[in-house]
Amino acid sequence: MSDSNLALEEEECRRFQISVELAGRKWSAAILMAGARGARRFSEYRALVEGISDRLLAARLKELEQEGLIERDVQPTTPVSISYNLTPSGRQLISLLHPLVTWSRTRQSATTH
Amino acid sequence: MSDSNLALEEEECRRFQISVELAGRKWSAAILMAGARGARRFSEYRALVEGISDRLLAARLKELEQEGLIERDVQPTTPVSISYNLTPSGRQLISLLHPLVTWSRTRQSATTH
DNA sequence: TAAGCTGCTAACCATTAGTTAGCGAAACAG
DNA sequence: CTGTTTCGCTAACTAATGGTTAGCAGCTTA
Repeated sequence: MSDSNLALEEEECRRFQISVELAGRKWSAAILMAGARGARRFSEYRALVEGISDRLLAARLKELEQEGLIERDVQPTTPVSISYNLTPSGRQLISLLHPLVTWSRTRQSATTH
Repeated sequence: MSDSNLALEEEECRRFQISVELAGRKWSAAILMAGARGARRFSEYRALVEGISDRLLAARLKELEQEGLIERDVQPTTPVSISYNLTPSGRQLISLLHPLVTWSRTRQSATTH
């Protein structure tokens, strides 16, 4: 088995798989991008992530919060306003995924649909 | 809206989202990793990607082939042997995702489950 | 008064994932 | 010659996830 620079051990493969599948769950990447683009409030995310429904947005925000990629702050104003912010870990994740932007551009010309 | 270095335009956001969700589909990353680790035959992938079923492996290989990340070669031996190889594009994708290995390590200490 | 925004949740159907079984043809073991 | 195994799949079915629509309480705005 060759390709030594791309090969990982079992344990690392598992963690790698888990991470990619976390980021790649439907809407997750788009939500994190929205956070990076400045979204804070629920409705700002809904506006930036086009096509997502309230239900899925609420579900993903909760999930990303549990994973420590987003944090939920409740401001005790009247009425309360809730803001969702990227954590350093979440911010780092999208910056690591950023190279895929270029990759996706090169791919368009190569694909047949 | 700040975070200029992480922000993208609409169009690029869409492509970014599509790419991450492609790579992040269940088993996709693990299959590409298996290819990078040297798997060629169907059964080699099945052995390296632990937990996957025949059905899903067949489905993902077909899908990744359509996306131009893997190519399927039929050797006219008796019986025919089929080999699945990463394309340059597929190889580039996993190498771009590689930084997530380190990221996933730092995350373990920060998460609460 | 009516209408709308905010951040959700409930109820429901559609799509995707996961499990188990089996298939034809060839190789291999007895 | 007769099992049994391997290879690369597919069919049939259940479980999990995703998507759609509606609505809610508490406020603001017209």
